[in-house]
Amino acid sequence: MDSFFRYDGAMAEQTSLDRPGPDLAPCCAPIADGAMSAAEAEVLAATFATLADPVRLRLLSLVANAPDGICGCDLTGVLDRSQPTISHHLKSLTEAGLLEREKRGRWVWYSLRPNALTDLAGVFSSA
Amino acid sequence: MDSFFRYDGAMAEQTSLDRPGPDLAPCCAPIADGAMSAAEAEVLAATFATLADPVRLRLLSLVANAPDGICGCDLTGVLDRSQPTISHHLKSLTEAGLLEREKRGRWVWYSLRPNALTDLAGVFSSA
DNA sequence: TCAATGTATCGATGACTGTCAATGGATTCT
DNA sequence: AGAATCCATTGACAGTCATCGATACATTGA
Repeated sequence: MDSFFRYDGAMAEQTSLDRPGPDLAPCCAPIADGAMSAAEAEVLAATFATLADPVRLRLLSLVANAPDGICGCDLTGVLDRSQPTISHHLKSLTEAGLLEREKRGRWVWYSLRPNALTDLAGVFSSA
Repeated sequence: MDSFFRYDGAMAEQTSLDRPGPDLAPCCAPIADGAMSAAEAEVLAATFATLADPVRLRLLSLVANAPDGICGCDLTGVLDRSQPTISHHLKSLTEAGLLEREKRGRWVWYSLRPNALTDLAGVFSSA
């Protein structure tokens, strides 16, 4: 799962040999670069829904500011939310392709997915 | 309503003579540019919540691709939603500072707020 | 083996929101 | 004035989601 955020026409043509999942659907031409299709809008909206929560945004920010990643144990307890809630949000961020997850013994290490932020920035900059 | 995306401390001090709404609060340093405060996260999350709907995204896209703005009457009927629903979404986009609204006789003209997209892009690009 | 610790899942609940039909207000044209 | 058109508001409803306590799973260390 590496190519989060790539446009492939109208969900079309070239078979997805390089695209592991079905979740990497038509996405994401710049907003100001032609009218958006319904399918494109669905995918983008789902991504923004992930960002539309203050706790998730702060978690993303905390991970993004930890160059070598950060232990999940350092993320529970700092945002005034229960451990299940933090775990739930980290799962959302990971499934949205924003974070990467690595299990290390008893701990889980989170890091920013390499192109996550720049891909998102591209949605707002005209081609 | 011009200063969408401006940081004003902790939502504070200066009374809102120039700010019709409470929605233009502390915002928006790049995500990867230091840990995000709770107040900042609230504002950013509200903005992303506005973007987290497929119909609103397509409306935004339609307006963004109309350099001279577009009549509201040209936005109802193209997205398979009722007129009240479209009106409701356009209000959300406007109150979020993404669109500008101008009444022209019987019609309402919508246009992209000048720096809306670039301001959003800035959230994802490191300083 | 047993205790301790980090993490995930489950079930429930309160709050929010996208949607529509119905209606009302405002403007233009005849 | 009256009809027609564009737009906003209201009220209601169904679906979604953030949250928590309780609990289960996995790993490490004694």
